[in-house]
Amino acid sequence: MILKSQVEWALHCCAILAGLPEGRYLSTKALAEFHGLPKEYLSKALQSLSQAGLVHTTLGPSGGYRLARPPAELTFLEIIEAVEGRAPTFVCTNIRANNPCRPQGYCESGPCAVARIMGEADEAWRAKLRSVRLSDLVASLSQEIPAELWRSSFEWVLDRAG
Amino acid sequence: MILKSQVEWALHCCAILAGLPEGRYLSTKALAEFHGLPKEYLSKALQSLSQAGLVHTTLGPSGGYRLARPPAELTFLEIIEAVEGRAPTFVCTNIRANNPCRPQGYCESGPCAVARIMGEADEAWRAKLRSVRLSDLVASLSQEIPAELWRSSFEWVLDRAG
DNA sequence: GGGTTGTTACTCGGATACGGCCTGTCCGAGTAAGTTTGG
DNA sequence: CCAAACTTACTCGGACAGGCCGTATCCGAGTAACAACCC
Repeated sequence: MILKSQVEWALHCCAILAGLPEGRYLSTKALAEFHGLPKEYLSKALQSLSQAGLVHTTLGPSGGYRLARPPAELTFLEIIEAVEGRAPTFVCTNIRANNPCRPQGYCESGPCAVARIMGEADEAWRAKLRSVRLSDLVASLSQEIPAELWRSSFEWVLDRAG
Repeated sequence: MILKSQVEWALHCCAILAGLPEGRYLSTKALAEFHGLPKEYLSKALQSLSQAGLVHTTLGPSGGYRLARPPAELTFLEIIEAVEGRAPTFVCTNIRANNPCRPQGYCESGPCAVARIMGEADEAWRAKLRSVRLSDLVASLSQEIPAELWRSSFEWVLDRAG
């Protein structure tokens, strides 16, 4: 059980987009080159974000992406679920129904104990991700990255925006 | 990101094994037929449990599996990790290293903020699973399953043990 | 009758096959900004 | 000088290929309990 690499890409791209000046857009090409990623494939991840309504997009030159909401109103979970999907990590195939001793027509209601516990663990994971906002990530990043590198990186990427 | 079906199978099988009388073993065949699962493939899940040291096995007739420890000393996490592997759900490919503005030879130490947050979420999931013991599952199951079905199921499966 | 041999039933591990999903690439359609052209 | 047409650069969506992994099956090797056999 492993998250697809697009999740990592989407999170890093959102961190960049969070620092974008109002009204400007960042192209897939700029984001791909900055992170050293295949442009065409990264585009798929950004499309997922767009489809989920987390980013806005504009066509034409100087087009690209920008966040649809301020970073403080975007959670990790939203970004991850946009790319990875909202399916629970554990799917119960209800194998208890195959019990040969089960009385005819007997139908247990609700999820079994196994599914319930796995669901709680899944929810613990999601709750943690829901509690972290994109603005928290930006705050962490700007703490652990030298101010000089932070500034020059933004210049570099803004240079490639229209 | 979805857990393999073997995880569900292993958990249900462990629940059955937890009620096994001392000194007896349960064969793959009995467990497979009881749950309506392909015997050969279920065997792979049980082999994983065996390799992780969670169950003991005996060859020959009346052979099979039994728990290596009492159910109160077996956690959900151990069972799941035995089948699913211990790899973290999020792998950081360290794409920050591709930043074109990164000074030559500059090497950031430790995981980046994204990896750290994802790691914390992963740990929240594991902590929940670590807190649930196999004996807790058995207690839940015996509450939600009619006593009669519980008893007859055990008779059925013990009938198929040597 | 006791020890030896053979049979049976099981686990274990490897080999193999198939399908689906993740990864990655390519290309055409549509759109918006800037440039050129024509009146 | 202004408006229309053209070019450019980007997003979007679909199509497609390759590879890995989960699912599933089959089979041979090894082992332990039991049955049969022989001295």
